[in-house]
Parts: sequence; C-alpha cells; structure tokens
Amino acid sequence: MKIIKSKDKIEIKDPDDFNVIQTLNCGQIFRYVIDGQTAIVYSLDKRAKVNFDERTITIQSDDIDYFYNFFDLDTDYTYIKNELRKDEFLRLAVDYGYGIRIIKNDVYEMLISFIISANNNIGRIKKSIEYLCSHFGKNMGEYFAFPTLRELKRASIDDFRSAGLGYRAEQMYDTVQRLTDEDIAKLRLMDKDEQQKFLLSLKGVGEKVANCIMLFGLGVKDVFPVDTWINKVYNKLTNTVSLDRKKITRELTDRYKNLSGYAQQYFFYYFRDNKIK
DNA sequence: GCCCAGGGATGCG
DNA sequence: CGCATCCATGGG
Repeated sequence: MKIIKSKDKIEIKDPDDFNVIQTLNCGQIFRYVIDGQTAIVYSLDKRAKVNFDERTITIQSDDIDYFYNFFDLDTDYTYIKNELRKDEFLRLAVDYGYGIRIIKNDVYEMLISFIISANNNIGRIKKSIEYLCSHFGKNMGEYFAFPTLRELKRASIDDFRSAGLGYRAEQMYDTVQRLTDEDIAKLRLMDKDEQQKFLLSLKGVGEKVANCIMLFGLGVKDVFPVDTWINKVYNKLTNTVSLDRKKITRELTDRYKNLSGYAQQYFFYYFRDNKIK
C-alpha cells in the first residue's frame, strides 16, 4: 500500500490495509454517504470526497491535512493485524474486516454522537445526528456542519425529542448546557484515567460510551467498548451467557491490552455484519 | 404484538 | 460494590 499526499488530494495505491466501505460501515462514524464507488464523509464542518476501486483510493477535500489524520494514514495496520491474527479466535474477524481503519474523529462530535448511540440502532443514530446538523449546524451550501457547542446550547429538551432522542433528550440537554469548550480542550491533555473520570461525570455517558469517545475521539487504543454485539462475542468466546458488561470489559481489555480498540472493531464488524449470535 | 438496537440512571441491598 | 428495573423510538 502506497500513499501519495499532495495539496489537494491523497492517493492510495493497492490499498490492502484500507477498505472504505468497511471503515465507514464498522460503526465508528455516522455522517457519511456511500454511492457506488464514491463516499462523502463529514466531520465537524469539513467534508471529504472519497473515490475508490480495487486498486486506488482517492481522497479530495478542502482540508487534506485534516483527513490525512482522520483516516489514520500514518499507522501501520499490517503490523497490528499480524499481532491480532496470533489470537486464533480473532483471526477470522481480522481477515473479514482487513481494511478497517480506526478513525481519528473530533472528540466533541464523538461525545454528542455516542450519547445518542446508547441502547439505539445505527439507522436511528444517523437520523438524529442529521436532524441536529440541519437544525442547529451551519449551512455550508451543499451540506450542514455538525453544530458547534455554542450552537447546540440553543437546543431545548423538546428540540432533542424532535431529533428522536427519546429519553436521552434530558441527558443530552444537561450535558450540553454544562459542557464548555475549555472542558473539551482540557480533556485532550488528560491521561486515560482522568479522561474516563471526566466523561463518566456527564449525563448519558457510561462506561461503554466513554470508551467509544476515547477510542474514536481521543486516540486511546487500550479500551474495549462492550455493546450488545461484543457481549455476544464474549459469550461465544467463553461459551457462557454472561450479561456482566463490566466483567467483560475488564477481561477483554486485559486480553488485548494496547491493541484492544482495534480488536474490538474487528469483532464488532464481523459479528454485526454477519448477524452472528 | 414482541424483540432488538454500539446502554445509562436510579434505587436498593 | 453488584444487581434489578425502567426508559423512547422505529424497524424487523
């Protein structure tokens, strides 16, 4: 896989460690559209157009540097996959999702998005986020930006209900009203334990959502978010019917250590995409 | 009608 | 700490 970066585009030749559809469909990002061999990807107020076929991926954007980092193009996924393939149980999932890359998205956008994700499905999560963008985000002409914190503070509990948040509306309102830009800035400078402690202090953020925010928004890789699919993974792995997510989180993080975040994504995509129970 | 979805808050022991 | 129960909403 060869990466050629210029001022207005990134070209990736023979992308054996990058599959656009897998990377977008593995549940880490909710704002994108795939149409044939083209994907449009959104983050904050930015947009990228991604053309792809078997031999080449071309990324175009007004902010190439942002999306070079966004798609984590400096990380060697060949090494990561080879390490994880040593785990016999994980090998199938790694080979299935061979082209997954873990996105480096904006932590504030991840915070809002994953509060919505709790006990929800991806289709509804996408619709709710779209609603917030189109009603509270800046009109960029061809699309709407993700609303800034200042913009989102104008939303009422009823606005969040109209966005389809259901019982999460009050939690979202409380967190948005309480949160400051300074909190977000400080969050980036904290160590892992401090980040988790702060995130857990916010309404609508529990252990799983906090781990997703850290993994996709803060680049923390030694976390293992446990949702309903990972619960199934664990029960298949251990031949049990456990529902203890704290225990599952502990054991899987201990098993995969600093590669936990990657392992979790391969598992999630493999089980969910194949509807494995 | 029931079951499920990238779970969290609350109360109770 | 662990555990049970409740929670909006829409698609299958």
